[in-house]
Amino acid sequence: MSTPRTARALARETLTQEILDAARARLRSDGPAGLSLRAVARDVGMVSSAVYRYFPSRDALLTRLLIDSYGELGEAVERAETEVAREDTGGRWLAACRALRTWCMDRPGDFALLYGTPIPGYAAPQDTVEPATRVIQVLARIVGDAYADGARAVPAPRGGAGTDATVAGARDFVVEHGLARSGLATESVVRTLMAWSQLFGTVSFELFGHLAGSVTDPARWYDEVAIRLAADLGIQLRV
Amino acid sequence: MSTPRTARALARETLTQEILDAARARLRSDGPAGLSLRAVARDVGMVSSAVYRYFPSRDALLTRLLIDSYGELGEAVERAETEVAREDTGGRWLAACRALRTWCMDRPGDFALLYGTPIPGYAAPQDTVEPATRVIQVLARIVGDAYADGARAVPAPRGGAGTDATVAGARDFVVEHGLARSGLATESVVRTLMAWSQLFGTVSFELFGHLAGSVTDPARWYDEVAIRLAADLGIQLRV
DNA sequence: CTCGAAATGAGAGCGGCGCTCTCGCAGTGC
DNA sequence: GCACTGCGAGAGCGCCGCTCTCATTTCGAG
Repeated sequence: MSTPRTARALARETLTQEILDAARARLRSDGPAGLSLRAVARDVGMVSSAVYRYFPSRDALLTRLLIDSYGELGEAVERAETEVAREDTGGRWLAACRALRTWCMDRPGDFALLYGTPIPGYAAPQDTVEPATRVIQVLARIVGDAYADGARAVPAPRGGAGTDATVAGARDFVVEHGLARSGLATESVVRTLMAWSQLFGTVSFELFGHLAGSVTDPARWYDEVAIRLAADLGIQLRV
Repeated sequence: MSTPRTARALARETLTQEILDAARARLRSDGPAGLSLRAVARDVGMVSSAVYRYFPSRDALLTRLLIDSYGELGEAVERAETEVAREDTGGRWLAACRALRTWCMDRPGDFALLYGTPIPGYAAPQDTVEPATRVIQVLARIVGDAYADGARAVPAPRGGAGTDATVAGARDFVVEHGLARSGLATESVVRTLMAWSQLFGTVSFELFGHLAGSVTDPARWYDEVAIRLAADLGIQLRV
């Protein structure tokens, strides 16, 4: 990470990055399952065994890509959201949602890596957990800000079994990460989490072709989803 | 399919089924990406090249599994739904939703095949489209019946861009398949489609570990999702 | 019943995969 | 200057999907 002192350390850093870049290109073009360490090696002009000097296994390479992609997605969503005036929570919500979709559509390979079928025999190590939560953190912060401004989620319908205990972990998460300035009703936590999985489901369906034939304009459809979710959360959208 | 006349035809049918069974077992244990034709061949006591007499490629085998799995899932959801009294649309909705989750949790490999990352270089052929729609058909039929009984979806929030054109394909689908006895408001179509992707997103998050740490009781959480979706659709749940 | 055609299964082989091991070379620190 | 370590190349292991050849079996038309 810091400035390398020796020629060897410099070469190592450069080559590691080259491998990562080539791997990312392969990920984009072939998807996670098609990402072969040998092909990456060829791309950087190495023999396959040499790559093992830089990454102990294909899974390690995948993990690194995973973390980086989570970071990129999180940053993209965060950037889109912060470009909107802070008090316009509705605008922030919509911007964040749209940035999420745009990023995923532009990088289906990355999306598959992050949210698709886990690679068989591959368990995401612990250091991927924190980066993985960045998107939901952005969403939760917007909801938290809106809540502080008086936005209230639509109350749960009768018949629910009670969700307080179920989402205790999510509550803790919100508190620990300081995502809500002044508390946050359980109902808002619940609806935020549901909104997140709804957004994911919509993107996934579009990307994997499950909406083909039903929805003609996926961007508009997605917008409609985001707008309704905002309404459920009590977030005002400026018309 | 019909009664085979010759010993050879009988053997062919039997062996085809044996291969499919072995492949399904492999799919269940290793997931779609881990499904190897050679392993399947070993399981049925064949050499790998012999399997190619029955399936022209691994993809063809996968396609067959895909169609069968769609059918099984559709049937499971349908069966659960028809076991509830016809006029109890709320009970039918909840039963269908629960059957969906249960089936997916019991068969993560199948779920990954149906709704996970598409296998690189594999395009699902046309004959998979119809079986793929069975679940949404069941959901739409319940919503259609509820609509006929007077259930009305929660109106769209202000700010929507208008969804009529976007979901025209879905409307046609509902009409063609006779899923609604007496018309169906666009709003109900929209909310049904959104409910479907919400259910999928929730299942996917649970199965792929994206809810870990936030939700302690996934079954209860999923129920809560289903209940809220019913409320959005105006479907009454008997408490 | 016979005989050519078709179906079937085994085996070898091709290129590609992840990964390991060895070997020679070059940069490094003492 | 020298021992040590990092590095790239190459060979090789067992796996994969898939193709081709060849011997055997089964079938159906004459």
